[in-house]
Amino acid sequence: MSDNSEYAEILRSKNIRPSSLRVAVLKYVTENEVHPTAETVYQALIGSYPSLSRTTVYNTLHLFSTEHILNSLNIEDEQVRYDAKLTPHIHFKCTVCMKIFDIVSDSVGDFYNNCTAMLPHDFEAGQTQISIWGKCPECAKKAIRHT
Amino acid sequence: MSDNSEYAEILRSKNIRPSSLRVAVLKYVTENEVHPTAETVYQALIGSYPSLSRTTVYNTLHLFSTEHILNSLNIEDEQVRYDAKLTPHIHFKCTVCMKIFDIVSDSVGDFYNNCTAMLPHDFEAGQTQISIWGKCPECAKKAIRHT
DNA sequence: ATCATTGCAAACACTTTGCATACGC
DNA sequence: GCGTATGCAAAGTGTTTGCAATGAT
Repeated sequence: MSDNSEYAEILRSKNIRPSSLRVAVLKYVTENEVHPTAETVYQALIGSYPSLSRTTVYNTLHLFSTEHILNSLNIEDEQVRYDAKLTPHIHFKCTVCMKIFDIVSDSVGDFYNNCTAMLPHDFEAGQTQISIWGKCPECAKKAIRHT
Repeated sequence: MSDNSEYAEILRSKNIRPSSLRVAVLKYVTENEVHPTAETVYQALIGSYPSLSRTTVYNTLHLFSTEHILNSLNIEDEQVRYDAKLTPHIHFKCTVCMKIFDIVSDSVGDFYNNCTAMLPHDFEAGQTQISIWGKCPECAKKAIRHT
């Protein structure tokens, strides 16, 4: 997934013209698994695209998420985060350092299925999000040191 | 849970003075399982408290959630919703009518445990939220009628 | 009288909108 | 040249903050 033409192809398949900027946005979100916010994307690309505006970043991310190229994450109160990983996984947000971690394991796929299976019949499940808040290993260690 | 004194007691146990307004806010969120937003609470109470301000509603809900009397929900992009049910359950948001449903089943508790068990060791789990988006039975039915 | 609670207005942060400009085919 | 992509400035929305007014004990 390091060749830009693959990103262009993804966009073309959704009838989105693969402008250089759009490819750059998709590439950044895909290759930097930091679940970036619009602002993070803006800061990352302003160097290469000096005329870049936040508006365009917002609009582009919005476009990608309505076209299911990216997922938007509701793990924060404030800002929306974007995630390029479309396969089932869990998000862990450290309440100390605020970093977001992907939790992936063999059983996560099954787990998601069990999850939607708990819905009463007649509910039509679409997307599922599992979020856990807590302390990441590093911040948990620090907490022990202090006390 | 229909007696206001029970709500007052909950507040007292957290060293929060149970003013009439605070009891009213807690009562409303608890007894109306609509997962209300701050605005919904404001609209519901402005009749009985004509001088009520949104500020106070925001501050009160914020106070309750930091004291773990209420949970705040990140199921929307825009507004924060509040939930008085503190036992494990899943939230289902209908993407058509936008209503939020509580999904409760005997297995949900176990499910939450399994969920945190998927975390690598050294991660300290706090709160977990499971959210499913899709169509509620009523809206799913309507969709079929149209097609 | 003192301290906590409430209210008002303004500030704030993030995001969206309207419209003008610039770019690609 | 035409149509889409981008950018700018302004508006919009939900929420928070500073401080004054009110209320309870």
